[in-house]
Amino acid sequence: MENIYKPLIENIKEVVNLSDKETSLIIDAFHPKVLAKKEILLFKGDISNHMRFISEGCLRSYYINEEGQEYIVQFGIQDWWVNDLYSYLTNTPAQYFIQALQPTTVLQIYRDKLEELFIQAPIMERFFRIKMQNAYVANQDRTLKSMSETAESRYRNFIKNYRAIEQVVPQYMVASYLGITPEHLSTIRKNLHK
Amino acid sequence: MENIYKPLIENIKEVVNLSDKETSLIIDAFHPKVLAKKEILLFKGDISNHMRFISEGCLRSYYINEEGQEYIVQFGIQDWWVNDLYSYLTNTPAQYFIQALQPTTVLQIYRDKLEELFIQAPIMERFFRIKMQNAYVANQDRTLKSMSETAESRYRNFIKNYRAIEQVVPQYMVASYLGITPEHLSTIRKNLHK
DNA sequence: CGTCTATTTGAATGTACTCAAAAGCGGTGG
DNA sequence: CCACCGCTTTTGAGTACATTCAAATAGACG
Repeated sequence: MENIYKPLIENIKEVVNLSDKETSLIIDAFHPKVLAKKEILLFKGDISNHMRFISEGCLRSYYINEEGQEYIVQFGIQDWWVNDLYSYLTNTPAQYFIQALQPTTVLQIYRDKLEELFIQAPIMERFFRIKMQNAYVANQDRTLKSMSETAESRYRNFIKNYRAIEQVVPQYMVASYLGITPEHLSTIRKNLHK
Repeated sequence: MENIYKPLIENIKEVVNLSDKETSLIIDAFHPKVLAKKEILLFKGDISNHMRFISEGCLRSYYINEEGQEYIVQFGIQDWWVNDLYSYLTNTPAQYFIQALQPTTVLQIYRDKLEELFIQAPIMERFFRIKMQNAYVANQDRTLKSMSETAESRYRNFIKNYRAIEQVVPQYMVASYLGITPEHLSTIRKNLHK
């Protein structure tokens, strides 16, 4: 197995069992794409035609509203799946950008190829269902907390749960992810240090 | 087909094709449960052992934090799937309550039975994957908007998208769903009427 | 070293909250 | 049929949390 596929296969095997046959089908179906820092993987308006797994590096997906303000939807580091799912699933123009924050390698599978894979290796249908469920739960939790907790509390949770991310992304992006201004995050940090 | 199953079968057929065989397998697997107004379907701390489809009526799922404050996670009316997914998926105690806001009929399938159904009718695996994906996207959108939009804008969207719900649930619950106080929602409404 | 970008600081403002009280509304019993 | 009770919604005053804007400081990188 090529080394670059190791995180992907391990990520899938955490959820479902894979035969050697299925493993090699998967490896054949996913293709690597290397991104430079700041390179944009998906533009708003393009149709997202791939499911994407981060083999190495760091990405963000973000949204720009009518007034030009950026909102970070999701960060992703090694072992995360990142996509504009709505675009992927409905074949419509993406709402979000996806950009590399570090030199990054993703493994991508084209939509039609994935549908094929679901037939050849039906266990993958199960894998993606479970992944979706977990993502959904995590996101619901985020919604709840974004409404019920103060910014300080959300920041505390962020550094507790995503230390690896906090260490590689600039602070103003963390602020954007938390839904607050960089200035406010700065004062929160000042208060925490006391 | 018993009439009560009609919304369920139609809901599934919107997403995947069903043979007569599969249809009858589904009907055999789901069981109705009738709830009185205010009756609680799932208690925090219990394990959610069923997937649930609302055949008729209205439910809410809500969360109570350490300080005793209630936060509404989701409303559901006819044709909606409602659950504490984390509990269901991981066999752990529920974080949320689920309660009937109206006399309600749900169709439930027990976890083991659903796993069986996935084997007998694999198309259902696909159905739930797609449902999860859509739910995920809707929820991500909600997170984004709860952070990027003012309460007034969120309320406007709520009445635009969920008029049917707004008309049957008390206003203070809408406030809870939007993450604001009932008093604040009241003043927002006053301003809108001008 | 200089330039560009990110972070911090502070003042003024705005959005939403808390608390308290009044008004509205629906159902029930006399 | 009306009066009362309990619950929901409205109103208002004072407060807290977070934002905007402006400017100063700190860091990264060529």
